[in-house]
Amino acid sequence: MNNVYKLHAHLLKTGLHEDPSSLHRLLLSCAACAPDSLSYARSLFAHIHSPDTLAFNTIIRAHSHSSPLHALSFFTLMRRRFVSPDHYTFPFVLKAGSRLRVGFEIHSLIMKLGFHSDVYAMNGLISFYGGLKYVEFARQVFDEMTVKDLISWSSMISCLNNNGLWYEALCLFKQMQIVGNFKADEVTMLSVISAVSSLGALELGRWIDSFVRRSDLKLTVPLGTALIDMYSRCGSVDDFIRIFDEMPKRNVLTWTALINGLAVHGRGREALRAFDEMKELGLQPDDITFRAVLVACSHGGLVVDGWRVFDSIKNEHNIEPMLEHYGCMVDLLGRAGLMNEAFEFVEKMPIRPNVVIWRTLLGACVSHKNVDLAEKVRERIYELDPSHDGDYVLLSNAYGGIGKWVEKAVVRTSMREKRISKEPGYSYLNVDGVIHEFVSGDNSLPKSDDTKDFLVSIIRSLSDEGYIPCTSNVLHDIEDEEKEYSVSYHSEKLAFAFALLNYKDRKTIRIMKNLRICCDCHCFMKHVSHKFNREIIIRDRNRFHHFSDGSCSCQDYW
DNA sequence: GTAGGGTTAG
Repeated sequence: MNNVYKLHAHLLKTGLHEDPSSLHRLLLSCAACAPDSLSYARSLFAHIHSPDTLAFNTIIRAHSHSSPLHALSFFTLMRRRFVSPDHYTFPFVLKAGSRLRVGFEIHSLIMKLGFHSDVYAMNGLISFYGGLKYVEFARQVFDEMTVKDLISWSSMISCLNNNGLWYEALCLFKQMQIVGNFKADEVTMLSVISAVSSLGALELGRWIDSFVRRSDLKLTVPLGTALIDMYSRCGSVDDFIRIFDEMPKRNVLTWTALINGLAVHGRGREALRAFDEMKELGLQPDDITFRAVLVACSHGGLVVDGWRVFDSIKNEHNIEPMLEHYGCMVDLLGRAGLMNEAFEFVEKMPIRPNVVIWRTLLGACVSHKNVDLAEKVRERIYELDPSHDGDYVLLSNAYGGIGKWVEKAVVRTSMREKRISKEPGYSYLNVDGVIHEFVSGDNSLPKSDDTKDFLVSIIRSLSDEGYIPCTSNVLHDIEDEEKEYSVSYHSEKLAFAFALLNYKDRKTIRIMKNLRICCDCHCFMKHVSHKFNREIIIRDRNRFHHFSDGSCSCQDYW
């Protein structure tokens, strides 16, 4: 900013202070500086006698990000002064617009002024609609464009990806290469990689990885970091470590992706080592790094290390711990069975605990069968969010865990009365590029009877080897035999049976599921991994479980 | 002589 002031003073001295191009350059420098330099930019702009399109574009662009209302009023001024917008103007204005109505106005203006076949203006519309989650409108603009460039495709792919339409984003990416014959660049790939990460589809991930390798793209810091995260979410530890090693340059985000990956795969010690190594290199951890390290501690049961890291956030790094960090600590203490310590921690927190914190504690109460505390915690949750399905399920599991079937039934009934339904559990399995979906007790699948029969025979054969179905998580108060029946068909078990029937010689079975794996399925997977000599990798809502030879990477601590 | 559209990775 100092240079801007100096230059301005110089211009005033030399009489060039009304020269449009000098002023314009000053404006540009202002825009590149911190947002608080914007008022200076506005006063500079006021010096320009008759600002042209370029000057308006620059001042609008400067404001579009951090001061959108100013940007829009400059656009209004531009129209009032009959300065004609060019194709750069629209994307800037659209970036500032955050309401659909504004977008519509600009959309019709673009049409009226004859910019309907201008890629710049139309691409701006795609990202505008995409940003407001109006995917249909974005798609319509995209489809109606007669000429598209790489940025049109890229904007549309990112729009689909950002709105949860991951599969559609990947389809469009494929289409881009066939129809459009465009070469994806780094920005495009970041969206594509993000879509694969969300889908957790390893085979697709490997294909994208080799695609990046085959193209002329360099393994830049953002690209490599995105790939690390992708492999970690797709369940391949070896692959994300490989990418990390291959990267010529790394930053805090890269290290955080690595630490987080190790954490969710149950490699807490390695995550801590990576954290130390990162600090030795002089990189400053930030809030997200700390969250990853704390997750590593809580999944690994590293209570002492967790406390040390938590205290260091403030003491060593001068960062005020955030709600999320407190949440990690509650999880850490709760999982470790230090229930009273966890409860005290929540009560003494300097930030008001939210429902997520209490819910974490409730989860710990259930795993440690502490029903008294669970009821107390449930009260707190009830005040904040009375209609969350998961809380009812947790509490009912808490009762089930200690055989209080009457209380369990009461919870179940109140759930029914309030018309709260439990989110159904489902699992995904990829067989030869086709993604199969399984729902608990599912009948819809082709050959589903075969799968079920096979599953029943597996369960029978396991019971000879000491596997006892654990039914405390069954929601209904039903007879024992029925209970067993109900957990028998949990979606991940169906997926496993289906995989055994349909995978020829594959040793590794990868399953994704939406909820947390239950006790019984966890126990089941340990047994079958040994019996059938398979590696089973399950991604649940929170983390990964790698089952092999009768044990799990989480060491039954999850 | 020159600015300027997508997305910002964990």
